[in-house]
Amino acid sequence: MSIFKSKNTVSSDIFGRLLKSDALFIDREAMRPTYMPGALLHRGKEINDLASVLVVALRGETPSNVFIYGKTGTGKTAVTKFVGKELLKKGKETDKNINFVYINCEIVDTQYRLLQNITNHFINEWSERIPFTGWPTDEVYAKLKQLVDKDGGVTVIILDEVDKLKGDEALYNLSRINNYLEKAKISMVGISNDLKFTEFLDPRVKSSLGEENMIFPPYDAGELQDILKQRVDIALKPGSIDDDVVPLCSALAAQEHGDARRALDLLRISAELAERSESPKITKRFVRLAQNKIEIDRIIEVARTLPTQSKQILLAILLQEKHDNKTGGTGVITTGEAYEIYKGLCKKTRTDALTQRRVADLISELDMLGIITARVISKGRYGRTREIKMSSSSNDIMNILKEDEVFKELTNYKIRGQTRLI
DNA sequence: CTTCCACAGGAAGGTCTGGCGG
DNA sequence: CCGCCAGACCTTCCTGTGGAAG
Repeated sequence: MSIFKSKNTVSSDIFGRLLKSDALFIDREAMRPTYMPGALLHRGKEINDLASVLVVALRGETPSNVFIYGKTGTGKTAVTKFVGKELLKKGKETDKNINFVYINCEIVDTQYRLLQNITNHFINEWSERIPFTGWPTDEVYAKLKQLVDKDGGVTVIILDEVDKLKGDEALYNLSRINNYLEKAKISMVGISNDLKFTEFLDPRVKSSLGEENMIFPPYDAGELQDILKQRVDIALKPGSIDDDVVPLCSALAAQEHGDARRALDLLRISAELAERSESPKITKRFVRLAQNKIEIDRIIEVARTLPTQSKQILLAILLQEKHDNKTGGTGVITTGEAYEIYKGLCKKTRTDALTQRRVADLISELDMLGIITARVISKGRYGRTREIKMSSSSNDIMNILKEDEVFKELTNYKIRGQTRLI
């Protein structure tokens, strides 16, 4: 008790103050990507197409299997979940036995776990559920058949991110399950953002999964605007956003690939940044900041997961930049220079140095990831090389690199005779 | 104009890991 | 369990090249 009693009451009502600053939001959840709005805008055709395939379920027949393809943020998951919800609702109204199973194959990625998940959908008693491991796969399969048939209804299984599923055995078995069922019917909806995915499938699975194919086109800037406006009305208090913010977010996301998730992220982070700086309004300035923040977060994440050798090369480039900042240098470095510094680092950390050829390839990789910019230039008589510089946020990346075990004992390093502290 | 630097970047082959069918 | 093969990761060796210097 006593430890919570502070001697000098520094600040009495910190949360009160922070709460009061919540002047922008009404319903924060509406800006999250998982939020399901009441109406899905600009996907009327897609909803209709999918519904017209699945509608036969309401007549007790087996719907065709569907394969849905579309880039990220084109509403694939939202549309399928929405149609599924409506299907269940109609099923209840008309007293038809319909099951709707949604599975994300990125999380449930093996045949066993897939079967386990689907089967458990038909088991209400917790104690009777299929365990995570232990049963032979075909026993789970048999149990599924038995339960589904007992249930006797039409089951629609959604396999989101179906390309993440390891092996196509699971798909093959599932696609054949109808042959072994007495009364019940099963159909599948596969969702993927990888169009090439089906090329690698067993042709039998391919033809059965792709009885119907649907392609979700990206949203254009205007459509994204409508989607954002819809969320803004729910999420934000009136007058807390400038008129040009939504068009800007939409335009930026449309430039990418018409990714609605991206547009929403941009808007949400803009709002959060505005809130944090206690601004009464979300303005274009915050969108720019949000865009920057998203990019930096991405780069930091990439840097963190880089292989050690790439980190070491990155560190070499960073050290040169830091050195240049002190001495007023250009901050750019050639492949050869970077390689020399890198070799020195390798000696210090007692790791084997790669060849320059390999390092050059890794540098192009870092360039493609957007961590550095490297362009080929010719210095005439003095050769042809790549000019490398950090693209941004060197300090953040430096901090990430410091976390790595390999650099722990590396506290200083000499660059051209000068000791550089890391 | 030619020369020539300091690499770029292609080709081919080696090594190692991990999955897969028998 | 073993052999096989694909693919990631590297090395070695190589030819090609933009443009300042001569």
